[in-house]
Amino acid sequence: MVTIKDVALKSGFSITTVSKALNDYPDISDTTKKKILQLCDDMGYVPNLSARSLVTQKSYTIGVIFEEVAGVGLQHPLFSKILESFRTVVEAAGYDMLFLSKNMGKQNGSFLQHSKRKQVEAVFVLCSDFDTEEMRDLYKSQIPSVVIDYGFAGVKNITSNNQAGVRQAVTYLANLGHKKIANIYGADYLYIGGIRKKFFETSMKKLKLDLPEEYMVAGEFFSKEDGFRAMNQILELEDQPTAIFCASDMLAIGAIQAINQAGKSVPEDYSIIGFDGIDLGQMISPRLTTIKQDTTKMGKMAAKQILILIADKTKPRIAETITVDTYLINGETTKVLR
Amino acid sequence: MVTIKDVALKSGFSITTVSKALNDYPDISDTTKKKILQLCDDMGYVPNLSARSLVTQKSYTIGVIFEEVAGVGLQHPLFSKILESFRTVVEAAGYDMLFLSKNMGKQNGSFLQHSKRKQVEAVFVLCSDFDTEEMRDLYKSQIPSVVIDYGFAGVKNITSNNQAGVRQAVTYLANLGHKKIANIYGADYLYIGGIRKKFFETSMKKLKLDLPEEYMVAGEFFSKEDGFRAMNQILELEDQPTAIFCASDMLAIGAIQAINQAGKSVPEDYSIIGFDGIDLGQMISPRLTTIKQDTTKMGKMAAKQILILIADKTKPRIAETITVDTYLINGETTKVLR
DNA sequence: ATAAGATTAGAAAACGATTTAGTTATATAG
DNA sequence: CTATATAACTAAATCGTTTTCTAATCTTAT
Repeated sequence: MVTIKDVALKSGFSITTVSKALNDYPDISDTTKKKILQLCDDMGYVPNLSARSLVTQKSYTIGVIFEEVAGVGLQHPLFSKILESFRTVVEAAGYDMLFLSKNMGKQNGSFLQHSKRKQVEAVFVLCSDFDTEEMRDLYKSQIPSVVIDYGFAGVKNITSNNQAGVRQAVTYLANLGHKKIANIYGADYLYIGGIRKKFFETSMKKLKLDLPEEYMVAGEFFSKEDGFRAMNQILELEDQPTAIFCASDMLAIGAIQAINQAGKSVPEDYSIIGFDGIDLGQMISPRLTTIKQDTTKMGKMAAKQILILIADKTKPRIAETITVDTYLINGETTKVLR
Repeated sequence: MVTIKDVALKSGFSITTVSKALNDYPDISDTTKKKILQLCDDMGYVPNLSARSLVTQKSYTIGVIFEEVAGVGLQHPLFSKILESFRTVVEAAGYDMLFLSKNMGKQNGSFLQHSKRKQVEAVFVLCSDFDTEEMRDLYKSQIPSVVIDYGFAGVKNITSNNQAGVRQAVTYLANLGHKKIANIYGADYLYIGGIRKKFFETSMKKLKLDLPEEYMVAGEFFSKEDGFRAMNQILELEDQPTAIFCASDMLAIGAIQAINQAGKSVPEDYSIIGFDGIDLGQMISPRLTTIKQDTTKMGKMAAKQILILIADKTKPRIAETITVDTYLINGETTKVLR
């Protein structure tokens, strides 16, 4: 490995001067600066970030926690989109993303320990179990963090405007003439599941639509299988709904499969509307009508916030929820009720 | 930040002793070891990896290059699965994954420079343009690397057994009675596109099936849109094939859409078989018949190889292609030709 | 001609760990 | 009772940078 010392020796200048040339200090003449930079290039010198980070306390690294209860990991259709968008912004600012794991070999430490050890400057959290003690330790720590979809105490978080989104969905169905609208909701003990469920109920109330208890069916993990199960439950009801709002696209896709399997069809027998706007929804037939989350914007906003937090280490951290607007994708799984 | 010095001071032992206690050196008595470890815990001491890495030359970090020409990035259905599987293995070994970007702020350096700067111990490459000069510089460098789907000079790479996979697909169609089989192939100037195309042709020859030139249609970027275009081209042929082998599932899905739009249907009018085995293929209806790549195994193998290369820094690097078997998913897009 | 101010360069002290080569003190062997 | 081995610990060098002072040289104004 070629170090700054090698460059210094060969150039005839001191280590200090070489370092200053590289970091664009004003007290180095242009000629020597040029000479040194050229030499660095020739010798293939690359500064050692570990050494630099040791003294500057800057690692140019942002930790990413990306874990799923269900073990979906990187394949999570929404999270991976948000992360991709996040990535482009932080990379442009010179940062890299480090995936933080829980198990650092034998020294099985927490995320916080791990973050400290690796000297990450901030942490971006994309996962479903963000309310564990370990996570809260991280939020409270010196290391700034930004979380997706977590509206609880003391964290800066980015989330879709779920209230407007859900209302949009319900209103859309109502405008098509639907009055009997059921809801397949996701785990209501999780933030996102809970609020979507709540907002569905309030939206129905606002529109003065009747909502029998049995129209609220749990879809647990937002998965296709859960949607399938939930829809089968609905299919057994005496008083059938004419439309179903699903708290995720996967739930909607599962529901549609259950409906097809029961010999009925979408949108003739049931209008279905999802939430998320994943690509898959537009590839199946009929194309899913859904409320799309603006993943690109969410990622960008998260990145912007993180970069601000990094820049202003002194500033007191304030909890804040930044919401991003959703929009409706007009698919083929809904139709006018006649 | 609490450092080893703080711990040493408080414990009454020297820095050396604390370090040795932490690193399980044999010349520290059990009692002091216990005392120190306890104190570290109490004080919330976390070793600084930058400092450690500076002297040990180990960063416990593996670089990941994950870039798409098409800008698909993290959402790539196959690559993200492979990476997820890769991740579980390297994390168990105490390694983290660092996403390497090209643009490190102003100092716009190459992947190699970036890897050196960040002290990564190895690089895992998952991308389509792996044959650039920049990449070749990386392969030649001191930093060990493992690549997915790149069978050219001097690199250790993991790839599906494309030969057997393609043969499996063609044989399957032939066994169903199909003789007129077309191929929608992906960019043949890319490794993976090239070999799948070649293997299709040899498989046809082996089965003594006639292969008119116009049955070979380019699908460029393996995308749905390309499949759609290619199939429309096929639909205009005088002499229609009865089955089509698509070099990717996305191509197959696009082809099916073109067929449907033309008022024909799958598998009644055409049998379609894909390649990849992405989840999407099993969610559409009819379920796609396809050759599945064993992404889990590919990720695991890649991780294993990388860990070996890291451990044996001295050993001369040898180029090697490790193939992973594919298997057929029996879907609903193929049927017996009568 | 000289004092003051600008430029330019370098010595040396950090940063937070690991590791080598001792240094004690104690136990064991001859 | 000496000689030697063993156990437990530590001082200091080192890793590759940045940064703070200090020093030397060169301008410029008086």
